[in-house]
Amino acid sequence: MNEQVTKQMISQAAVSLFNTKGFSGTSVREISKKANVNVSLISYYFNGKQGLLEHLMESFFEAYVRILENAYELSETLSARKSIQNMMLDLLYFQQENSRLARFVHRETTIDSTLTREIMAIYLRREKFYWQKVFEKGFHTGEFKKSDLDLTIIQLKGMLTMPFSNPQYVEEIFHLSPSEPYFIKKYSMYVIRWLDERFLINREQERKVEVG
Amino acid sequence: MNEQVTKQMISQAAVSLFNTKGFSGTSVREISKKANVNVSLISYYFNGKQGLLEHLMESFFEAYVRILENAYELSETLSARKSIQNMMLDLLYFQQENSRLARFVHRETTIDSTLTREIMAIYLRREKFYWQKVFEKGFHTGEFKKSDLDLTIIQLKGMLTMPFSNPQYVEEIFHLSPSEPYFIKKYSMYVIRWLDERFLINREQERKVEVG
Amino acid sequence: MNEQVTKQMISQAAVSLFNTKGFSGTSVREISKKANVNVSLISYYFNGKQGLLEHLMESFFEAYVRILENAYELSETLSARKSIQNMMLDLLYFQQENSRLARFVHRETTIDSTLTREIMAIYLRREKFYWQKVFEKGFHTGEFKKSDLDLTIIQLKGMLTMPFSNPQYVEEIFHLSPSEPYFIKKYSMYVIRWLDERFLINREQERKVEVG
Amino acid sequence: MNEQVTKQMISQAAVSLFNTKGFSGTSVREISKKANVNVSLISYYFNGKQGLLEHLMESFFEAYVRILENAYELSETLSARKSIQNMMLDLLYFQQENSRLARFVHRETTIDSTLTREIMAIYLRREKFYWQKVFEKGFHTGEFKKSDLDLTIIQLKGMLTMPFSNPQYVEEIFHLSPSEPYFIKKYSMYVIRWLDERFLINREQERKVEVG
DNA sequence: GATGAATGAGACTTCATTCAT
DNA sequence: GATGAATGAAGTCTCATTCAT
Repeated sequence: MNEQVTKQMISQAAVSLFNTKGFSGTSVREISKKANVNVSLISYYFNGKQGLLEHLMESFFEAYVRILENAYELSETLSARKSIQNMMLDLLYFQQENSRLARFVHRETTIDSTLTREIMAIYLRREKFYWQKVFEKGFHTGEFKKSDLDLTIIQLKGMLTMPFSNPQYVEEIFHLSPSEPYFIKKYSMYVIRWLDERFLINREQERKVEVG
Repeated sequence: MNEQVTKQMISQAAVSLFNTKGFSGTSVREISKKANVNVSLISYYFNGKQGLLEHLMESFFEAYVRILENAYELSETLSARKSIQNMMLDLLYFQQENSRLARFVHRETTIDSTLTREIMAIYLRREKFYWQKVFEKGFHTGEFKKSDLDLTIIQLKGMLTMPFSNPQYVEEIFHLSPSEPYFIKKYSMYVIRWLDERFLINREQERKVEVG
Repeated sequence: MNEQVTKQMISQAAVSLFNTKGFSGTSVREISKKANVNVSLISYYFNGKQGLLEHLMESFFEAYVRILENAYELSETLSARKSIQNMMLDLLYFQQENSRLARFVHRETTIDSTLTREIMAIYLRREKFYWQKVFEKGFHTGEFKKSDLDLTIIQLKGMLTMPFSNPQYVEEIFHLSPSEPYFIKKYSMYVIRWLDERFLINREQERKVEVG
Repeated sequence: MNEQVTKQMISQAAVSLFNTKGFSGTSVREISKKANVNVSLISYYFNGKQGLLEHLMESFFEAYVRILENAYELSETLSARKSIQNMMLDLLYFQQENSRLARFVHRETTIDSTLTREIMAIYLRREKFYWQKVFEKGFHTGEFKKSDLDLTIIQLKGMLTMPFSNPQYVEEIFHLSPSEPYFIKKYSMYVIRWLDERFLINREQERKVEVG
């Protein structure tokens, strides 16, 4: 079997099981069984179970931050509002497509381990950087009214995370599963409205522009 | 040693370790060592490690829901806005006082296990019930403008959870640890402002009343 | 609670559980629970679990041998045939009345332990002694024809033991449970017939005597 | 080391220890030590201690019933008497060769567990089937006189089991160990004589035929 | 490159017994 | 006499990893 294919199958099986049973609650044997692959290959390819964990988390955050990066690079010709909407939408779609990985990663980030601290230091700082940049651009151009940015970012981050870390909760209350395509349509509209209420200086005007 | 004291010490040690290393990542031996107690007593008092987990989670949610319940019962003579503020504040303080347990419980709720599903079915439905009641009272009296309630509850829940499930993240961005006393003062003001923007019909008037 | 009553209840519970799950397979906690008695009392009254075992086995064999003894003492005025019948019947009834203890004891005797060897040395030699005595009386008086006595005793012992050590097997084949009253009636007739075929010199004559 | 060899060594050590100390009274550590094998391999190969028990019991009864089966298949050209003798002799030799396993299995069959009930349902019914068939053939051909078959089977079963379940007892009384080669020669002659007394219509005639 | 038997550590739990009350 | 909390040893099993093939 191809090396890349084997690694892929291990990753997929691992994500699925970590999502359901947690990292420590999953054994490499289970993973290898689900991946239809010899147990030893996990040590061989990923340098042990811990290595597999690191690989998965880094993959996730690498892609996560790249999405922000890409959206940010395209933001020069756009309004701050539109940029933020793009970043947010891209992240929602990305997490929906990788929902099991996302759930697992968000849970793991919650643990106070060395790995988590490294992840925080590397990726979450960069995440904050991009959000801050686009918001500040909005402030600078007069598009946004000044406001408490830090707390807003926290709130925004919560909104981007919650549906994927607690899909059961959202489903229970909202009667719509975060993994269904329609979910993001409705959810993102809500988030955008919240952002508009929170930041737009001339809300009426902006709405017209948007509709027009 | 007193039985209650022993159980208390086991619980405390467990919370501390589960918080740091996760449930499966913690061994009963570590717990017993930290609690300065014989290993067997964990099985003896809590019916095994799993029993200890269930005990902790149920304790947390029992108290969590009771707080909502109490605040709700006192809400008859209050405005909807004031009721919501009380519920929110009480929950923030409760979680701050039990921050390690809160973090652990929020993480565990993220796993798709039988226990989690039972918790969701029992406690989170009741939580939603109380939020809904007070918001609906606000709608009914004309205090609040009608709005998408489900998504608001999700957003509110996210705001009440995030600082305690991801304290590192919040600290990194906000430069204020959720466990510090001052945190809740500042954080709750932000949440209240958001709720007011979101729901109050006559914001100016209400502010005056509050100040007066 | 009376001391004798307590010991009785512990013994009964122990017999019941040992019968079902074996000695090593039963914990003192189970016994104490079933006997509705504090765990410590088992150590207190019987000097530990092992002491309880010894007590039960010795009780059984003490009574078992006493039955043979009593029947033997009454045998002076009886024919050898009648004596053997009495001994056999008394043992069958005794084991039926103490069927759970009997089953357990027969199983335990099968293990090659110090206790078992002691039991063998003390009680089973005495058992053999009584059988031998009455059979030899039959030989001596000319009532019985000479035959291979040792193997007969083994066969007889097997017949006296089998229904109580393997009640399920007997029930499966014979469609009559060894614990039902009717069982011994039918079973003893079979054993007597076998013994008569095996030993009686003038079978017809003896039968008449019996009936008359 | 070869897988088959490893399993063999575990089985042998287990049989030896179970025989001496009983199933529950033996720890897997002891087994692994005696087998000179890592403890984990017991779970690895036999799916735990319970699995090892089931494997041993099934192996025994599988072979036990196959012996009856084989002898039964060869019985078409033989007299019923000769067939029964063959079956009996084969079983005696089989148990002598596997005396420790036999003792342990007979003891375990005495416990009222799920496993025992399954064994009874599967194997002991088949055993009875074969005995019944050959006896009924004897009745049908007029070779045997009619008699109470069920109780005879119980008695026969007792005779085939007793020397191996209670070797100490037999040795004590008979002064000949069931494991010595000479034992079966003498014991089987006794059993055959008993069967002949019990069933043969024309004993003298048959004896001549046999000798001739 | 791939296998799977084997390892040894460590997991959780249960056990019989003790001892202060 | 009776209790039950506490103990420490020992039980079985699972784990991630290694290594000879």
